[in-house]
Amino acid sequence: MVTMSEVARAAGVSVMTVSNVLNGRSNVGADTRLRVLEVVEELGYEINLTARRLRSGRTGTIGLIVPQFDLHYYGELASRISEALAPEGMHLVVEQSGASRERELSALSLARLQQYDGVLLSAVGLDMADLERIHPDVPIVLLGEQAVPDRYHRVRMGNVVGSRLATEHLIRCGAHRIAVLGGKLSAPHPEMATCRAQGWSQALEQAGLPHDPGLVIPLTTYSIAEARAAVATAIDGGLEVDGMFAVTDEVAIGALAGLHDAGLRVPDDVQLAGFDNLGISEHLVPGLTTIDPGHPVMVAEALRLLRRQLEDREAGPEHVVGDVSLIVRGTTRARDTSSPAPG
Amino acid sequence: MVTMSEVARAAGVSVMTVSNVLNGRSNVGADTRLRVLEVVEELGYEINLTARRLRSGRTGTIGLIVPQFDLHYYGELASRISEALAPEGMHLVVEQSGASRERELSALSLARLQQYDGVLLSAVGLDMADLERIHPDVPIVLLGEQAVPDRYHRVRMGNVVGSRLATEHLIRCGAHRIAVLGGKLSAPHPEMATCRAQGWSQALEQAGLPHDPGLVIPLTTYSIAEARAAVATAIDGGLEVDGMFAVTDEVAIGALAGLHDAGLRVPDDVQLAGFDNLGISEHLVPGLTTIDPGHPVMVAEALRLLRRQLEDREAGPEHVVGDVSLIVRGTTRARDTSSPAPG
DNA sequence: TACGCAAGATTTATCGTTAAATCTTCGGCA
DNA sequence: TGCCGAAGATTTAACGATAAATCTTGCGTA
Repeated sequence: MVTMSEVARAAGVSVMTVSNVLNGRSNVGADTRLRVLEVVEELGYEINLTARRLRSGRTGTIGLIVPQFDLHYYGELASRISEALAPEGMHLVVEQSGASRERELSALSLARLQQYDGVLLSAVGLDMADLERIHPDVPIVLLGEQAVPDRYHRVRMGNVVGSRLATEHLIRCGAHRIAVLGGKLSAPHPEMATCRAQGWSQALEQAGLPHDPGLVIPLTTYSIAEARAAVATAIDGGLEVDGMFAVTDEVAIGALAGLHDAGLRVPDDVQLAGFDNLGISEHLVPGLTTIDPGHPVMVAEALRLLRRQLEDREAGPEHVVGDVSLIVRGTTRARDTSSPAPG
Repeated sequence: MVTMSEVARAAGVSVMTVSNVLNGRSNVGADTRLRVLEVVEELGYEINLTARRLRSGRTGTIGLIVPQFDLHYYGELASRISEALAPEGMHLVVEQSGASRERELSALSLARLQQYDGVLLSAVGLDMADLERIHPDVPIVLLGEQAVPDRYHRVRMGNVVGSRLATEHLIRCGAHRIAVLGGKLSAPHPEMATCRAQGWSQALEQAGLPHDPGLVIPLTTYSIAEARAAVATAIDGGLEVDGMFAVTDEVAIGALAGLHDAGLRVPDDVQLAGFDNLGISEHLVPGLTTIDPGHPVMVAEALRLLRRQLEDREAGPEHVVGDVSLIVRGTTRARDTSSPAPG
C-alpha cells in the first residue's frame, strides 16, 4: 500500500507538504502542488482514513443506527439521509441494531461511536435510564418517539396530531367502530405505539365514539406478517369494526392482507388508514390513506442539528417536531370531499 | 477519553499488559488480569478501534455496498447479512452507492475499502473495465449479475433458470402473450435485466409463443413508481397481454398497480409473476407468484467466500450460483395443480 | 545596510494501540 | 550448585497521518 511518505520521497518534498497539498492548505507553492499531485496520480496514492482519524479526529462519516434494515421506513430514511449528505462530501454508513436493547447499547458504545463524526440514532429498545447513563462524546441526534433525557438533540414526528388526523378522517368517511392496529394504551415511557394510540383515542373521544381496549390490537415487531396474522385472528375472534387505524404503513399493508383473509373488503367493509406515507403506500391496490410526516423536512432538521453540534460542541439541545399532513387514497371512502380537511 | 495507558497506570501495570488482558492473550497472571478488568470497569475504558485498526489492520467490520437502501431487495439483503454476522462478533455497516458509477467507484476507493476487513459489493453501475482496473487489497465478494473479471469472488442467482421457471408457469397457467417488465434484450455486458429477459425468451421460444420486442417493457430505475407508469403507458398504447413476467418483485408491485390503473384484473385478465420473493410479496393482495432465490443460502455462501479470503488472502476465486424455486401465489391462476412443477 | 514579514517548506511530537523482542523470576533437574 | 525453560511482565518501535512550531528565503521599506 502506498503511503504519504512514499509520495513525498518520489516528489522530493516532505511528508507534510504532501499532506498540505492533499488537504488544500494554502501554504504550498503552485509548482510544488502540481508535482505532488502528479506523483499522487502516478503512484495511485490514497489517504489512509484510519490514520487521519487517529491523528485529527475527523472522519467525514456519519453513522445511522436503525432497528431493522428491512422495515421499509428505515430503508427510506437511510436513503434520504444518504442522499442529503452526499453533496456535502460526507458519507453515511448504516448499522442495524436489531431493535434489541443490548445491541443498541453496543452500537452506542464509545468504541463504536468513535468511528463517526456524528451519529443519528433511531432507538427503540433503549429506555430513559439507558440514555441517561450514556454520555457519548460524539454529536448525536435522536430520531424517534421514545422518551429521552433533555440533554439530547432530537427530531420526532407529530405522532399524536397525525394519528388524530387519520382517525378523524376515518370518522368523517363514516366509520363508527375504529380499531387501532399496533396501538398500545399504556407504557412506562412514551413510544411510537402509545403516541399514535393517543391520537386515535383523542379523535374517537371527541367524536363520542367508543375507544375501548377491545379495539386495540397490540403488536410487538410491527412487521407485515405479524400485523396480518393479528388482524385475521382478531376478526376471527369476533372483532367487528368498520374502520382501522394502523400505527404504521408497514402494519397497514399487513392489515390489508389480514382483512382480505377474513373476507372483508377495503374500503367497502372496513376503511383503513396508516402512518408514515412509505413510497410503496401510494402504489398499493387500493392506495393507502396515510399520514405524511414530512420526511424531507425531518431529514433536513436532523442534519441541521448534527451540523450545529459538529460546529459547536456546546450547542444547546434542540427538540424538533415535524409537521404532518393527511394523504387521502383508496383505502378510505371519498365521502367528505365537500368539507375542508383540517391541519 | 480514557486511554489504555491511563488504565495501565491505575492498575500499576504496563500498557501492554492491559492490551494482553483485553485481547484475551494467555500471558497474564490471573490476579493481574482481574485487577486490570476491575480498573477497566471502574474507569469505563473502551478500546479505540481506530488506533487498533491502524496498528493491527483488523477492524471486525464488514462493509456492504448497495445501490439503494430503499429498494426492498437490498434492505432485506442487508438485514440478513447483518443478522448472520452478529453471532460471530463481526458487525456490518452498509453504504449506499446510489447506483451511479462514480459513487460506486468512490465507495470502492482504497481509502474507503481500508475501513473494512472485507466488503460485499452489490454493484450495478460499474462495468467490466472498471472492475478490471481496480485492485483492492481488501477481500471482496461481488453480489449480483453484472459481468465481472474472473479474479473476483462472486455469488449470484440463477437468473436465467428462475426467469424461465416463472415464465413457464405463466404459460402452464394459460397465458399466451407474456410481456417482460424491466427486461432488456441486449446489453454490452450481461446484467440482471438481460439475464432475466433471457429466461423469459427461452421459455416462450420452447413453447412456440411470440417473444417479439414489443413485449419488452424497458425500465431504468426498477422502482415501483416507474414500473407502474410504464405498464399503464404500455397498455394505453395498445399492448395486449394475458401474462407478465416482472424482472423483480419490486417492479411486479408497480405492475399490479399499473394493471389496475388500466382496468385490468390480476390474475383474471393478466397473470403476473415476479422474481426475488421479497418479504412483502407474500402479503400483497393477491399474493405475488415469484421466484425464490434462496436468500439464506446466498447470504451464507457470500459470507463463506469472504471468510475464506480473510483466512487466506491467496484463496482462489469462487463463483457460486444460487438455486431458485418457484413460489405460486394468487397472481397466477391455479390451473395446473395436476401437472408436477419442474425444478 | 539592516530589519521585518510573508510565503513556502520542514521538523518534531504525537494520536492509542499492538507485534516482536526483551527482560525477570523461579522451579525443576542434572 | 548451576543451568534451562516457562510464565509473566515490560520495553521498543512502529502503524500513517496531522498540529504546531520552526526554519529558510526573498523582498519591501526605513
